[in-house]
Amino acid sequence: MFSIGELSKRTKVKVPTIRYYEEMGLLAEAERTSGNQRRYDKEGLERLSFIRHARDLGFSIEAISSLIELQDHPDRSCEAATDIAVSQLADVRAKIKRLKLLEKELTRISKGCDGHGVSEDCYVLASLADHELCEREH
Amino acid sequence: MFSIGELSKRTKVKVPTIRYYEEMGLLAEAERTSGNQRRYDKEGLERLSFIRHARDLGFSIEAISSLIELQDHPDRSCEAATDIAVSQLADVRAKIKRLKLLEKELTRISKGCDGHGVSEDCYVLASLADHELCEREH
DNA sequence: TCTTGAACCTCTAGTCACTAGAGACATTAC
DNA sequence: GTAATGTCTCTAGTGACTAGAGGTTCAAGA
Repeated sequence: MFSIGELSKRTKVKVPTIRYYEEMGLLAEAERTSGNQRRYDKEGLERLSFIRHARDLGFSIEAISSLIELQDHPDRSCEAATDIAVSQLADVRAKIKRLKLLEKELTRISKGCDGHGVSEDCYVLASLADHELCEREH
Repeated sequence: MFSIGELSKRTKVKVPTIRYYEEMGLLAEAERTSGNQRRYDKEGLERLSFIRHARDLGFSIEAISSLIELQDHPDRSCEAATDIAVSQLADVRAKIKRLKLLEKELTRISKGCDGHGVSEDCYVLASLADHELCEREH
């Protein structure tokens, strides 16, 4: 049994974040010492590692909730789990697509001005003021 | 002179968002009718278009504030403007990089399970539980 | 056993860039 | 004149935390 600070060190999840996850129902309410401090065991560690890994991969708290539901019922179909992963993947791909468009536009805009002039003539400012100067939609 | 609703239509920025920008100091306080409703002119329209375009490109409210500062002082050096654009670009590139790593990992994870089994054997859940199963850092 | 200092507790509020809703007032079209 | 639509301010909610206040508990050393 170890404290929340120890759990934090082992998982690299900050202490207030652990408490937050508990409040959100991702972590079961921890056992307490007589002095009301939380104590964790291996199971708590594993569950928090799961949560952290999923968060690192960009899954929302809500999605993780569903995944944990499934984890707790080993007999259920895992269709929902793959659905969640696939939709997260689609999400990531959509974000990449959009960011690539932004990257192109920002590259173009940044190159348009060397920063040595005055703001009246600045291509960066002109580009922002006038969407027509953009080469494509973003 | 036109109303906030009209401005909203022309710029595709929602009415509460316009009010929010005013509160944040991005838009000057609008003139009012005798009945206290906001009225805008061409200048207001142009400034809001600028803001919207910059937001679309992912600039923060704070960054836009600085850009507007510069716009209002045409004689100043535009170095700060290019700095902001370049740093925004770096930000976008960093995000793309990270998302690409996530994409790879999620693709691998998603492919590992067809969704037809039970959750106990699900590779998606196993992958999330054990970072060691990942091929690279993300 | 006592003391000290670090770690822990709960609670509230702040972050960012909005969005939603309530309840009241203004404008516009007919 | 009336009815419908638009606008006003204000408060609270979103997601996923983070920061801080003010108080309590724990573990280690004297």
